[in-house]
Amino acid sequence: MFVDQDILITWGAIAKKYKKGEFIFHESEMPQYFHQIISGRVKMYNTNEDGKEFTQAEFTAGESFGEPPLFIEQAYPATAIASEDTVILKIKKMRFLELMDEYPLLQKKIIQLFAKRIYSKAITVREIVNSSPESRIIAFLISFKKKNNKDHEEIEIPYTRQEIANFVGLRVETVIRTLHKMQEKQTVKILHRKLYF
Amino acid sequence: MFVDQDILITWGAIAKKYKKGEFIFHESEMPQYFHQIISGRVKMYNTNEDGKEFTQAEFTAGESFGEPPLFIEQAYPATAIASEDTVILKIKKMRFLELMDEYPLLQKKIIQLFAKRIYSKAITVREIVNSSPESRIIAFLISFKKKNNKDHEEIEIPYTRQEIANFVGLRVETVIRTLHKMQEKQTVKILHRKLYF
DNA sequence: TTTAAAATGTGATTAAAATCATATTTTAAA
DNA sequence: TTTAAAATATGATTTTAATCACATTTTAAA
Repeated sequence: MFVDQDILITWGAIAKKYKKGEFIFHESEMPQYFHQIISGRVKMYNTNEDGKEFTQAEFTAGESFGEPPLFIEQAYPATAIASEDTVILKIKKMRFLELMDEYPLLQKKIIQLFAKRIYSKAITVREIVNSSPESRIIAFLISFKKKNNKDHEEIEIPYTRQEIANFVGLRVETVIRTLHKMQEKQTVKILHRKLYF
Repeated sequence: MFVDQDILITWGAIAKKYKKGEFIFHESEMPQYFHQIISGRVKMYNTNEDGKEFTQAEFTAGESFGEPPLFIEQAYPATAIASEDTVILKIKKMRFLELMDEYPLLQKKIIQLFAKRIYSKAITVREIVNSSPESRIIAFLISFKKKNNKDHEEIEIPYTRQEIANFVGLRVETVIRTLHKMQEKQTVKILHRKLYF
């Protein structure tokens, strides 16, 4: 968890429910709030002219999202949507910035949070620009396991082929075909269409 | 400038000269120092198996680089090289972290710095994943002008076709051909092979 | 100043992923 | 429980940037 929920509430945050599929904010919009997830799941993504989607990141309970534009007077570079029914603590931008000023520990925390984000984005671009579909998928699977502290065990990947495609910037068909090849090479397991890695 | 040079020196930083083409650090290496450029230019990049290069970012006088891994005990995700003769102030990681603790204003500054980085990386991935060569090149040119506060005037772009290709993840030939098309459409100007936008 | 290396340019060919079309299976909603 | 929508699957075709090969021009180094 980034900010303690009680502190957020004391400072004026309110919880808001979002139904699955509801938007939290849109690309190009100026940020008004700091958001932290109580429960559920949020996806930040972009869509291009042809409707192709790219998933920038996904956030779950305890995580905050969409903070960078709060600090630099910028519009959101992507849209946030509830991937499932989600409850979010929201606090006004100014109140949040005041809160940050009050708690030096929070500043340290957000520096680390941002450092991780920059790091992971750097890895993502590197893989997308320089690698084959297979490497891109593997890099995604590895980072997903790492994020969930399941580094060293085989887990079921809770994403559809389409979702994976959106994360790595490929088309569904390409992901399906690549996963089949990877299964043959034993890089991944597929049982009853479910993916294990 | 990120950190005042006198402060850095007071805290034990030393200036080091790098010849053009000299490495400052390598991908996968654990960070030992905080780096800030006094003069010159530094490129951070990745190379894939086939030798194709991707430029993650470029930094000039007054800018620091390679800071995120200092905060998260991670190896560098890319290699840093001097693009020209460069002088860099270096200070030991621990001393830098102590310095950060001492100056709350520095913490605020690095939060903003990181916020900008995240923002710009998000834009970069979005463009690379979702756009045509032309859009990728335009996005790069726009962000270059913005970084140099030349938003609203036409400037000479100080990069070779190859360098642009490395920034946007395309091949030189593709960049050359795309720039020609863009010239016909008057999106860019090319005079004596120099590019204006 | 010469000369080698780097950068630009261009045509031809190839490769790889996107696209299109359509079938089947699974999942979730009415 | 039925039914519609979403997800998976697969073959055929197309598109587009990469690759290859090589010529010319510019730049920088000896």
